[in-house]
Amino acid sequence: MGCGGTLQGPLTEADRGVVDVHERGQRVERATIAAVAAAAGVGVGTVSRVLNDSPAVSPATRERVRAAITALGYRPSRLAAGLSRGNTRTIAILVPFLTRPSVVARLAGAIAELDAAGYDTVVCNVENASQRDHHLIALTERHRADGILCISLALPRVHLERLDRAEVPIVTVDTRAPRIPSTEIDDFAGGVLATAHLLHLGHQRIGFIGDDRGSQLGFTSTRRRLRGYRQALATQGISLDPELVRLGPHGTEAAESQASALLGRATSPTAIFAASDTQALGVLAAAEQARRAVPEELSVVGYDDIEAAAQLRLTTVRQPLHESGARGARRLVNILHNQPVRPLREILALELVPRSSTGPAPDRTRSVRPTGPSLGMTKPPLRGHDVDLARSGPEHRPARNRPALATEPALSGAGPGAVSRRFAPY
Amino acid sequence: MGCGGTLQGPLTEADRGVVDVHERGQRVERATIAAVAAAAGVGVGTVSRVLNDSPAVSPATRERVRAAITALGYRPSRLAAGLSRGNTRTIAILVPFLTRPSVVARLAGAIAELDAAGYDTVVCNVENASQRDHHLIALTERHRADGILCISLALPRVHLERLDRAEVPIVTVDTRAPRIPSTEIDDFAGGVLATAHLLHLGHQRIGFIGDDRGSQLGFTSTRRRLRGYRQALATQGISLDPELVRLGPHGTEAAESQASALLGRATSPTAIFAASDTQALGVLAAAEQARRAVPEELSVVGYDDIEAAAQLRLTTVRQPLHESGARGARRLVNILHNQPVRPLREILALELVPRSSTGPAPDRTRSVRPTGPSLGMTKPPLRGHDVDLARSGPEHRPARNRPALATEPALSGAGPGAVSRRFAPY
DNA sequence: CTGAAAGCGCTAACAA
DNA sequence: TTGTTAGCGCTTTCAG
Repeated sequence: MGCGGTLQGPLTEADRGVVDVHERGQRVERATIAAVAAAAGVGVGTVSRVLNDSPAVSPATRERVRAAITALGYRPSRLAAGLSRGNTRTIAILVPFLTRPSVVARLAGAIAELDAAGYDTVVCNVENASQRDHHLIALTERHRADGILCISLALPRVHLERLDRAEVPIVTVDTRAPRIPSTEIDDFAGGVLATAHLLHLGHQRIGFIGDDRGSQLGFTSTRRRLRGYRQALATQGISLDPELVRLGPHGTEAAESQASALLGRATSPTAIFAASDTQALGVLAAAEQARRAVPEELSVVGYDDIEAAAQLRLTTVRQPLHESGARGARRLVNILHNQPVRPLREILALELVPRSSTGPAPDRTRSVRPTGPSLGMTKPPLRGHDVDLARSGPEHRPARNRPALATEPALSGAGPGAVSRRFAPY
Repeated sequence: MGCGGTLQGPLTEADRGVVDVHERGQRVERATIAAVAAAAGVGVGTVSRVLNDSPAVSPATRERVRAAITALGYRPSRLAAGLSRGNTRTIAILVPFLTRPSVVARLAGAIAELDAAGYDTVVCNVENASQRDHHLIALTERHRADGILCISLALPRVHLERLDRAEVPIVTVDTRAPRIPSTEIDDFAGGVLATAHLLHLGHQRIGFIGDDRGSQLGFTSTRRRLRGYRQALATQGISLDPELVRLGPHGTEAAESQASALLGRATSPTAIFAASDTQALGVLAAAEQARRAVPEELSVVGYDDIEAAAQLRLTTVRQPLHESGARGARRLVNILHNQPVRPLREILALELVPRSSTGPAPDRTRSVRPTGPSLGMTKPPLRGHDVDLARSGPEHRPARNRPALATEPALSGAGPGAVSRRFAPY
């Protein structure tokens, strides 16, 4: 109002400090910084200073500007500010399989950290290689984000080169690439930790179930955990039986069938180390199906310590999921602030969380299972279920009502997978 | 190179078509559209057309421009384009408790849809009222996103007014607000569905466990499900026993203690309807702890059909989580494209998924539990566990090794909650 | 402490 | 089909 009196030529809308916008079909006008400046009787520079909390504004002026802002319902444009500033204050997070518990946990950690640092977070979900390529290309071909946080996703050389060429700062979490800062988990140590736990309990035949490396997105953590497993066995002078190692697709169901195969062997393992809790759940299901008491007849160790692990009292290797995301995000922010990130690779610690799914190896000299805390047990059996078995003896085990399984009514919407998902707390 | 020959005055960097940027501490120059135009010997308009796939460019020119783009490693600025265009092509998603399985499922659906529509998605996680306010204020005070998708979060009047004033398009999913388009789930019908299922099985005393409405973020779905539960009971002429309804904080553990309280009562329910699968897990845990066989002695119905539900063979009300997010996102996109969104409220259908956690009500005229598919069972008991119990009779149930619970060794990292989380598949 | 003015890099309208 | 030009709304010198 009343501004622009000295301008020549016809007043454009911009001169009036408003801009037309089409939204929801109605024509609305949005105030600009110029309108605020005019309304407050100051220059745009001053308004900008107020907006950015610059101390170099007198309280009186600041107040006047603030009043004008509310009066006009002015909303500064992030885009314009960014363009002027030269950055977006946005970072992109690349996650594989967003819905996996371990992934969301890291994501949540990263978002929290970035939010605190004043960054917007755009989430790119990747479920296959072509989605990965799509996002990586989009992120490098156009300038959308100030940096990228890549979670649990292997970065093929081509993309590394793209990233390099585009000079987009990137940090990885739970995965690594040459010359790229990363926040990692010592999966090798985790593999050792889990396996050593089982060895301590006297297990000699220990199975391993993990992700297939052939998976499109090539997760590498399984490999490292497997290496730790091998190492631990070697330390005890146990030679690795390749038959005991089963790699397949991720997921509870796949792990279940892997485990079933393992348990069906003549010399089946007395313990299984699953490379993730999700897969450990499948192992428990298989044990249930094979009527192996856990931990009396089969010990199970998982990895991650997702919520379900605690609920199912699964012994597992806990990794700091939320924290890993947060740390990775922090490193990226530091890079953007030109602060040093050292060391290049930050390795987070792991912790074994012993719960009730692991116990001493069954005493193979007797055919009767232990009924109490003998054999130096560190964790007595807790289950009513177990008690029943102990009382009634081994001959109790053969499934008397197996036929019921076959005659299970078709469950609406449960599909063919239903029958194989047989473990439950009841 | 070689451009600007007709310009007057000293060449600025902009004239040269490059801009300085400070990244990772090194000084880099980024090509601009002007540089590309010069290199290709065309005008910026043409480059812009190529960038936006305008058909009005001759193949030859297009090729020359493309070549220049790669040669210069040019990356168009999303910010500048957006500023010029007048929109951000970004939408913000507000989610409560990002890590909850039902929430991520919706989020994933929304992100997929938005990605397909060419929108970036910034995720705002909300864990308490002040975070909610923080994000809602930030989203309205500055122009950051073209629209907001609000998932499962109640919008207080103040915020609705802000939103209105700022004229930010918003769509809600799994929650509703006056005059705001929403994609909803018919939770009332879901409540009826679950309860009717139990009534059909002959249950008369049916407990209800759900979120406390007093929760800071005021989720409303529990209330609606509860209303459905009441309605179903009323239809059967069963008067509601308020003692059977327990509302508390969300989460497996809280639900477990609620359920324990229910099961500890003299006249305890024969079935429990939990307002979410997460809470149903707690009910199962409580049943395990109370040594009630599921479903013989206690039937349990959940809600959502998250992955764990299938794994634990939990009977539940399935809602289209992923789809709800996608549909909500689509509606928002339609609004932004000035397409009509009708009806204002879109209601998605539910489906009961019967699994093994529900069965016929125990026959109260006898003290012996059914041992087979009698009483018109639709789902015979499947558990070896159950078989054991059936064979050994009721006197078998008193926990013989309860003391073991008390003497459970302190588990590293398991904390005080460990003892109460006692259900497991083994 | 404040104002003026020069960009930031792109899109779109207009003219050719 | 193509080039030119006028903004988009803000930040940031640089004077004063």
